Amino acid sequence: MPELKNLEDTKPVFRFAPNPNGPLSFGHARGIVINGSYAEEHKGTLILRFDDTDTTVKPPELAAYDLIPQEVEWLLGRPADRIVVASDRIPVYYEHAEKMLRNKFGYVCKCTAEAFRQFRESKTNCPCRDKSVEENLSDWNKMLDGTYKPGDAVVRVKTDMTLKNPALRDWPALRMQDTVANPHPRPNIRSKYKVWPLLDFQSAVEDHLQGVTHIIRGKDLMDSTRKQTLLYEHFGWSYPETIYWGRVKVHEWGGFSTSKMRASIENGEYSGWDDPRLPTIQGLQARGIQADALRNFWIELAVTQKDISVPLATLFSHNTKKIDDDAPRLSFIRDPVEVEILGDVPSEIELPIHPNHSDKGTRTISLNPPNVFIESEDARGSYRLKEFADIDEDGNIESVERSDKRPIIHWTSTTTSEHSTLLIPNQEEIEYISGRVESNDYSAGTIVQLERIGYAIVTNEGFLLMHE
RNA sequence: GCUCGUGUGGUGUAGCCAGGUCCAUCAUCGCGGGUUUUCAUCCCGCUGACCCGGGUUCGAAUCCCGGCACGAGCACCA
Repeated sequence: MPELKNLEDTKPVFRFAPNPNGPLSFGHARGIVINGSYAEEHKGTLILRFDDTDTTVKPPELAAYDLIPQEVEWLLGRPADRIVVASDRIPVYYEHAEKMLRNKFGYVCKCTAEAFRQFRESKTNCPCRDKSVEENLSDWNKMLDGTYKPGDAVVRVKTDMTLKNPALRDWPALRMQDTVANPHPRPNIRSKYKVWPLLDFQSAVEDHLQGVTHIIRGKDLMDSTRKQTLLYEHFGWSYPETIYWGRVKVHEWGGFSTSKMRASIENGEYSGWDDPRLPTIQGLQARGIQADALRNFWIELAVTQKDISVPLATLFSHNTKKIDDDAPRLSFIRDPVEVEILGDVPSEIELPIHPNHSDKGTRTISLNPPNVFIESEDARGSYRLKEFADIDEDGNIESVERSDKRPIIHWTSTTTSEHSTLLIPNQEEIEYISGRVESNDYSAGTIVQLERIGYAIVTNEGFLLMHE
């Protein structure tokens, strides 16, 4: 990761600030990993902050308040150092809004959104801009007590209507929301407040109050930095060091959004947030992706402002490195064909659990009766049953030692195997392949390698193929 | 449209701020080979890139100008 600037005097403070409107996704992991790794590297602090100030467009979800900290802990291997919830801090934001009005760098604007858009485009001051402090405070109170309704009035930060960048012109800081129709999900908040800060204001004030020193976030928030810097100037604060990353697309996933996923889950396309096909933290967990691997993946992509598109193979490659040494080998026979082995067949045979780690012990396959299953694809000509014997097309043992270059295939015996199902999470649908798996007592969640197929995770239904 | 940002091999990434040591780093993918009784792991090797055009300079991936391409913001969302 790139070196940070402005690290001189104090321990740095970072923050990861999602909207708790659903479980975390793959993309959120970047914010957690990068901010968390920097915090760890510099013995700094990581704040997890819930920016839950919108009850209408992207309403928060109660369950996420408990789930997200767990997901952060899973990913980092340690919890966030501090959790801040914006909806607990509304009075603090009000204080700052009032200070803004009193010090004349903010005003209550009663123009409609459309009317203000005209002013913004024409670089014209809105008539509300020149109101007295008294008038602004009076209007502010009418916002607070509900005399005004959502849409009637907002608090704006006075910047300059002639600024080159239209996004920065007298930007809105607080607005009203109908929290009776759309109550906040947290039981102690519900309909308590009518006036709510917008992200740029809430985040800016909170960053200052929490002593955040470094903000690392998406470059879509570049204009936010500029807006917030203008606010900091008004307050006489200095803005944190800011670093941006560009947009990341995973080729196989394309564009998933929390709202899109929610809709797809609700209409039954996916089983839930933990569906292994979904790019959620839970989906990745279900798919056997290790926290370490995900961390390494994001650190390797680093923090650049380029918009990139990466293949899943990159993530899988990191994952393979993490799991291979621990993954017991197992035989899974797709579309099994039974073959009776003729000749001098031992009653049982021992196979290593892991070819590179003999200390992991052996597995025993019974060959009494001497019948085995092989994949129908492999059932042509002669072959070698791995770790056992060379067999001719009729099932006769030709040699116990490897005698030629015939293909080596995996197999299992009829006795030491049972029916099982292999689930393959393709993009569109989950493919179910039934077959015979070598008998084992691995519990759900264990990651194994199905020889010649790939890495899979044991589930209650059978095996879920992770990747090759 | 206006504003901001980014352009290094198939995909990511280092180098760019402080020009030469860069016939450009590392990883991944692909291909080939070795180890291995898995098409896994591990090891070795190969192919492959500085968006384009000017300029400054003895010298530019690095600095300047102009194009082009891509992305984001211009929400009473986060």
